[in-house]
Amino acid sequence: MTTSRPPAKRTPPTAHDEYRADVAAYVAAGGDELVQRVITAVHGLAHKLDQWYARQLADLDLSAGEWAVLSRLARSNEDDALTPSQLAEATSVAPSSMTHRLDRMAQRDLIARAADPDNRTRVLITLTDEGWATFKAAVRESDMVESDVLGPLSQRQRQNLASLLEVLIAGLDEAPQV
Amino acid sequence: MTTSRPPAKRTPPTAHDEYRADVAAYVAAGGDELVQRVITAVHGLAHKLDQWYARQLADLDLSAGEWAVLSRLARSNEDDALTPSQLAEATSVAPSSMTHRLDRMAQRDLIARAADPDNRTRVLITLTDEGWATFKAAVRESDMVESDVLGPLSQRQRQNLASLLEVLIAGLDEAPQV
DNA sequence: CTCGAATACTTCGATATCGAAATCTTAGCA
DNA sequence: TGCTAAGATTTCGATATCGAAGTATTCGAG
Repeated sequence: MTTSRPPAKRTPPTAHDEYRADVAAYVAAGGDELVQRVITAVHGLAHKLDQWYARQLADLDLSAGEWAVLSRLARSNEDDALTPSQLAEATSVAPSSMTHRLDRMAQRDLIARAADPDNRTRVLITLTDEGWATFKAAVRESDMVESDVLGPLSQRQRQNLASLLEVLIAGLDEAPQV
Repeated sequence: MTTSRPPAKRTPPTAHDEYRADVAAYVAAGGDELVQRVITAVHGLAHKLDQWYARQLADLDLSAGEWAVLSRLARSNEDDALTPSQLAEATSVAPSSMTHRLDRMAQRDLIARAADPDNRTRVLITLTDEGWATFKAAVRESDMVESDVLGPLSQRQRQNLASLLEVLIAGLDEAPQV
């Protein structure tokens, strides 16, 4: 009964409906159809996944930004630590925001600050044991959701999809954009 | 060479490097490799596109959130208008945030508020001519970036990619998640 | 060795977002 | 009709983020 009369309330539009409507609007506004189908689908998937992550991460009392920090640290903690600036750059946030985010994470003992012995203007951030455990827990939970999303595709199709996407990822480097 | 010393500064890691490092970390933490390749690539692409959009939209003095409102309105303005709540839901933001966002957009004459004649608790939001023009300008600019990103793929590959992604989008509706 | 520019992080003031409470309107039931 | 519950928007207080300015350290030229 929101706007039109008959059974308006009874069909909360599906993700697929939304997707097609978006594509139609972009094409009507002058976008290339095939391009818009691919791009809109990528965004739609990413957005839906982000919503699910947010819910999963809430169980661990993590925001998306905190998860990004954990994730970035987890993949380079082996030998060299990262600085707040590098983390800010990697997670697309202002350096000043990273200061506060790290404050909170340090308080919860997820990460540790340490002075760089070679350069005292730098601060090195490392994952604590607690941070590592939290990272792994989050990956395990997320992998379940992600596997569900890919459920409709066969192994062969997944392989095919991964290959196509990887071509695009590689292409991002070629064109340093504008 | 990502971590060793000699020419460390001279190789700002490429998007592809980052992608592979991320996948490796997730797999090491227990994720399925093929799943992580697809999901990480989707996120990487979406994130990179978002960065470019942000820059393009800045030319039009639009934030990502404002663009989302414009975009959502543009694809349903034909017959029925939307309420602030619906826009909040559609753009993943709290209703109270939408109030302020609409305030700003109305002040810039991008959208207009109107009382719903049928139900005075509701407010209907419509796109002004200015709002429409801004929407179309943004689509035109974005389409250029997006076409560049898809540049490395043939028409046939794009078709293939779109089909695979659409299977996943359709699948989102089947599993109403958790 | 000393000075000035560059680098890295933090502090500060302003703005955007959130969740909860407040206000107003509509819908259902006696 | 009158009353209560539900719905929609806005207001309010708290928190997160941003850009700019501030502080401390390092590097390089003279």
